[in-house]
Amino acid sequence: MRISDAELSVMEILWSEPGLAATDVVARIEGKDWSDKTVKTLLARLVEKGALRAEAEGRRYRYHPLVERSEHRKSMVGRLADTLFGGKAAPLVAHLADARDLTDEDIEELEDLVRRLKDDR
Amino acid sequence: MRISDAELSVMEILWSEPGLAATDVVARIEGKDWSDKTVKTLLARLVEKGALRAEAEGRRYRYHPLVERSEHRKSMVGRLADTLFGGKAAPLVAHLADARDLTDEDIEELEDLVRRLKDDR
DNA sequence: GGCTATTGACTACATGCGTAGTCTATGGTT
DNA sequence: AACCATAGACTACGCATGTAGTCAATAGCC
Repeated sequence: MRISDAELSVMEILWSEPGLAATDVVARIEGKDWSDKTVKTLLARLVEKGALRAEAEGRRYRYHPLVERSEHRKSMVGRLADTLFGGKAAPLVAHLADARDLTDEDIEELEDLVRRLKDDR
Repeated sequence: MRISDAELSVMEILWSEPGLAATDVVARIEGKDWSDKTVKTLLARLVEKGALRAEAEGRRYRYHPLVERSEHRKSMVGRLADTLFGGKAAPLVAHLADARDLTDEDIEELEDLVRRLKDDR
């Protein structure tokens, strides 16, 4: 299952506020100049794909994510690692460092993370 | 400019051996059960997109990458960081750790990398 | 009770992508 | 010289995606 870029904007909204109706989702879209029809189409497609569940309430639906944000992120990152870096983590991170200048804070977080990874074994 | 999954397979071959002709690229494709036509189409599209340069040689072409592998990787990683993690590195890496069980070696490389990032400032 | 606004259902349509087929010219072989 | 294999050019076609329009039912207001 595959969530497209446009669909992702919708998912993000529902991940942070599950159970919204279509109109509410439309109202919360930012940055995109989308017609409500567009958002409805995206919702419909996401339901079709099994990424959302549409809970009927009167003459409308409330939408709930069926895939977790974290799962989705994980699978995206994993896919990228596989297609571009033969599944190896370090080169990916190296390119990341190159792509987005890391702040001191980022680096500290990375340090912590690596420490935890080590301890965790 | 956007390199698709199928196109990437072709790019990888030309990144490792720039200057190949179509037939050679076809010969080097692994894992995909593609007709030579398919590969030719991909080559043509990549030239159109400006990802490859086609150098005429007699009645055929030799293909050379115009985008660097490293640049491409960087932009892909950057895009992922942006779309999924608000540009933040650490959560991306955390999900990576979760998605692909890191080997001891991976973790060591990460350690080195972080050390270098720190020193580098 | 009738009209209107709203909701979902269905349809649309261009572009990109994965995958390939046909057509044409031409270089090499006999 | 005739022929065949091959290279590239152009065409095809179904599915996903981004983006939206039309239609029909219905809930609520006057």
